Amino acid sequence: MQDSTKTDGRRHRGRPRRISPDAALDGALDAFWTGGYNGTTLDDLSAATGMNRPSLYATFGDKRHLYLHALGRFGQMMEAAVKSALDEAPTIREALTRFYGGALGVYLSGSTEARGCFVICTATVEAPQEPEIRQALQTVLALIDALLAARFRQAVDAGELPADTDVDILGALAAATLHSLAVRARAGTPRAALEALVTASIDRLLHSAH
Amino acid sequence: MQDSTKTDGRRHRGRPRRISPDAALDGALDAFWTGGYNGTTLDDLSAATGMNRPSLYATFGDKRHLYLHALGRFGQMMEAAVKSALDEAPTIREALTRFYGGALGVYLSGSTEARGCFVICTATVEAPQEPEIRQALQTVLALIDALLAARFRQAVDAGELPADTDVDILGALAAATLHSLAVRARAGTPRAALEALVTASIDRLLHSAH
DNA sequence: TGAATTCAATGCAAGACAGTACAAAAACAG
DNA sequence: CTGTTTTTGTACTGTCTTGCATTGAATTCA
Repeated sequence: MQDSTKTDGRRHRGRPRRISPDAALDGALDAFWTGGYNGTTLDDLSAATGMNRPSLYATFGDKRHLYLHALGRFGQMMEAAVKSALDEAPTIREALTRFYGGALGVYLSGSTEARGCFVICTATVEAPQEPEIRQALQTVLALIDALLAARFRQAVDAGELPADTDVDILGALAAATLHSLAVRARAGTPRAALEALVTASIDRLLHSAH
Repeated sequence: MQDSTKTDGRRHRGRPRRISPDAALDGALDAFWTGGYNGTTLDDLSAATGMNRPSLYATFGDKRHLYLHALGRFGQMMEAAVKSALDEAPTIREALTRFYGGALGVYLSGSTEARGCFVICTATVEAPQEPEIRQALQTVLALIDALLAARFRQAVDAGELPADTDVDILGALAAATLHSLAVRARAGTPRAALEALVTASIDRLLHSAH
């Protein structure tokens, strides 16, 4: 990270930035989200961020690095949202309900009506030819699995699930439904159908619950 | 379709094609599969198909139409493979095992080591901005759901599953695992982990089976 | 006020890309 | 052998895209 990404209150010397790097990154994330990596031009990014191209280069590096920054930012936001959804719920069922509900809120809103998941729907294309992007994708997938597995572990400890439950595989299964929601949302599947899938998925995951 | 795509034995008038449109389409599908729509140039396509650009235009139209043709071809091949996997198995468990096994065979082989699913991993990116591609994606997803639901219906009729089983939602759940496999394979997840997910998914789907 | 520092904005150069024009080649028909 | 038809192959054009150079603007420090 550079000095230029500092957000503390310290005064800087020269001309002040017109927009903060964080705000610009949000805009770039949004643009990449709808257009994908190759489908988003630097002009698009310049318009979405409010920065002109030289400022983008000075702040984030080239287009590839800007996309990687966006991936990182998405990962952070996703982790925070998932943690709060999972941890603040009293029961495992409620936790999963909030988890999927939050995901649908993200997948079905935004500049375009149906956007799906940023990382699942845009990083997958570049994965074969861009090792760094593939690695970031793998990291995000593993993070979701791990967060879900940890919550299932918590439910086992609380006596909500049988003691011999394989929480890792249960986490992967719960994530599978999320992946499907991500793809289907972007394909334009209506909300009601997605919610039906969520309900059924939770029932299947917890069929052995008390 | 044009006359030029005919594959019957009738003699044509002018200079014969160096390679058949079908073979060219296979090559284009492979190229798009690894590079995505925007990441694959006409030079790539020309190399992958063996046709030079003017022949590609004369045969398939512009790049977008060539991609749509590739989507259609993938859909046909997928439908045939899924039908044979599901229909030729005596039990629903065996049917699902062959279904996922066939999918993994496709997802983990090819010019690149881990390619995932063509339609899930490349059509999703273009979906928001290309209605025709989004529609094709939706069609393929619905087809998978329907084929699985039909096989579950068959299992219900055979007494393998309870009579009150919601075969549509069960089909959607089974498809969700497939979508996850498609994404994870492209992210580089090793085969063993994917097979574990398959096994667990089948067990969950059939937990109420006899 | 003046020097130093940092950012903004216009614009440019090199290359990639999609799509096409045109002529040569390879078959058939008479 | 000559003309017709269809495809091939080369080369071209205009446009888009990336990345950067350069100049001007806004702010802080002395």
